[in-house]
Amino acid sequence: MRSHTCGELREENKGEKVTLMGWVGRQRDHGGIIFIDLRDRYGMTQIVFNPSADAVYATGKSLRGEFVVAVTGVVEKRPDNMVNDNLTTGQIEVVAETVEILNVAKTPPFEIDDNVEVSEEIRLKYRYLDMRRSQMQHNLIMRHKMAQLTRRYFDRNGFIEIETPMLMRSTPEGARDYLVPSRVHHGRFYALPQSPQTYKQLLMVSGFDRYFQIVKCFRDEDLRADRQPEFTQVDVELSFVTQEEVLNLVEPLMAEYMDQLLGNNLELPIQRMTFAEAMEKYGTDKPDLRFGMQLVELSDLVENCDFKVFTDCIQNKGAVKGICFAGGAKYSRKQQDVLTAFARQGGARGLVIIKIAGTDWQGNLTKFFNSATRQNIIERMQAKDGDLLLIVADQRQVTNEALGDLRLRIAGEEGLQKDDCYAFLWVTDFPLLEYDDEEGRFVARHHPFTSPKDEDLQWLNSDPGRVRAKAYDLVLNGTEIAGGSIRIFKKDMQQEMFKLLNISDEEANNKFGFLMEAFEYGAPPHGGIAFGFDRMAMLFAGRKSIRDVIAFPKTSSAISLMDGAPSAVDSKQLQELGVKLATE
RNA sequence: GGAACCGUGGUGUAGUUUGGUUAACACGCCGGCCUGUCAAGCCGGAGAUCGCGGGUUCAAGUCCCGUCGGUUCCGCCA
Repeated sequence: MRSHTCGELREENKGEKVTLMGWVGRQRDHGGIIFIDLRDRYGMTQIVFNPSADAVYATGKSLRGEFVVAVTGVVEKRPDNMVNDNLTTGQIEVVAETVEILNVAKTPPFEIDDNVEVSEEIRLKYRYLDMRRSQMQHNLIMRHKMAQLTRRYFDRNGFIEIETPMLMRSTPEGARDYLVPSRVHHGRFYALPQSPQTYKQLLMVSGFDRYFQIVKCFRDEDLRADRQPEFTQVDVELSFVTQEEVLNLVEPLMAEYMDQLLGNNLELPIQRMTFAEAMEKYGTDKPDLRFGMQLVELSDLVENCDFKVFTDCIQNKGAVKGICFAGGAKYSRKQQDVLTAFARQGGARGLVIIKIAGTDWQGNLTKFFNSATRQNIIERMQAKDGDLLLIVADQRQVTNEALGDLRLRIAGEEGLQKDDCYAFLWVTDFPLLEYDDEEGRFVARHHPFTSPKDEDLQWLNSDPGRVRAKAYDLVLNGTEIAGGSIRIFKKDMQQEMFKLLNISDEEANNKFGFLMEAFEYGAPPHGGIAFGFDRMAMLFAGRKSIRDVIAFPKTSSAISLMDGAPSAVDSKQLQELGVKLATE
């Protein structure tokens, strides 16, 4: 049908007779000569209609935005001063000889143009039009390249891609499951996978010692800018590996993404940090390393000062720490109050703000600290004239998290998080368990199949909260983009873990019996990792929401504005499934 | 489950603080003029019961209550 796409003609094609097909973009009608931009996903080509060509000129004049047309004509080099350098085809234009209108189009609800702002609500309702815009085309093409690169990478490294079921058993731990009622077995339900975790472990038992899959996962939890109820993971599992080997497998893949998608060089190895260090220095388990402003320990320096808030805190085994906000003295009293309110909102009892003027502190807090203490603090925090010291005194975890949040907030306000900067980081040695106040028991921080660190096994029963896991996260610019662990592969250890999690033998057997039984038939040691594919695509495309890299995303209330999912269903359908709606 | 911000022609916004005559601007759309534009230019026109429901008032886009929808955040997300 077409001889070329709208993005491929160049000066060398001069004189060729071509047929292009695409959508009518902007039209520039000069009364005599008419130009139209013919668009497809490859680019844009200018079509020229000359008044001397009667028949085709009339058709050209009748064209409207988003009509689908086939244009046949001759490629001509544009006059020298008419070349458009913003267009890859800007050297040439096609002089129309015949035009066929393949389909007419209503005036679209918004212009198909990256420069026109459209609310996300309208974009999602007319997603098929939104995706005609070059920004979305670029995002989805990049996502495609990522997927292909990923497949090639794992294939080259001996991995087998194996599909696992979408209809599986509901599991007790973790996120809320999406449930699918069984028609054949009334009262029973499948769950959509939160991840193929158990399947990939079983594949290891089967001997597929290097497995990967680009796979949809489902979690029925509330949404965020970087969270959709259905999302894509690159799921990876290996047998006979150490944590070190998993990390080393992932790093060159990240370097390839950076190189092939962005043309950036990623220096390997990727920096590493333990969970404990991340919390102490950045107040979060996913530090954004695009900027500094580390948390600084001050407890030892203020132990004997006259400021009761600090000394009381230390006596209660809390921590006094601070961050240095370079140039922060420019903040008004009002802005400072907002920071204080923000810290309180994050759970801190308060926020101490000290202005540095010249080489000393300024303000009425100065009197509680002798000169030596003030200088020691300035020195340790590397504070300069015009800086602001933000100090929190509270329980250590509260102090860390409050300062970590403040650090991010200030970075946001000051524009320290550059979009074109890519700071990767491994965070390792996560706690195995976390105490859940609501449930009154320990829960797995990663998942219940994560192996404890060998040297911490001694505390498994006496001090479970102290046990670290063979678990690791990959962080990019403050966003977790991958997480994994070395797994438990022995039945008795897995049983012990369930016991720690307060899952009864009966429940464990009922829900995970198949896995534990499999472990009895020669399960190899194994471990793996899973990548948040949408999040990576979002970061590489420089977008703020994963909706921009998903073709048909849901809104923040988990609705599809285009097709109206979820919807009510016929009572006949419910009847077949043996499902009755509860009524209030 | 909670909080904040937002909802005004097809699109994006102004107007809401302080209620008052015909709801303004840009883009788009339609028509006219125009033979080298490329976000073409110039002239003209159509197009909005201000998300929905209720209330206060002589009078509501504007104030109050409720509701629906969008976005962001907290909780949640092994």
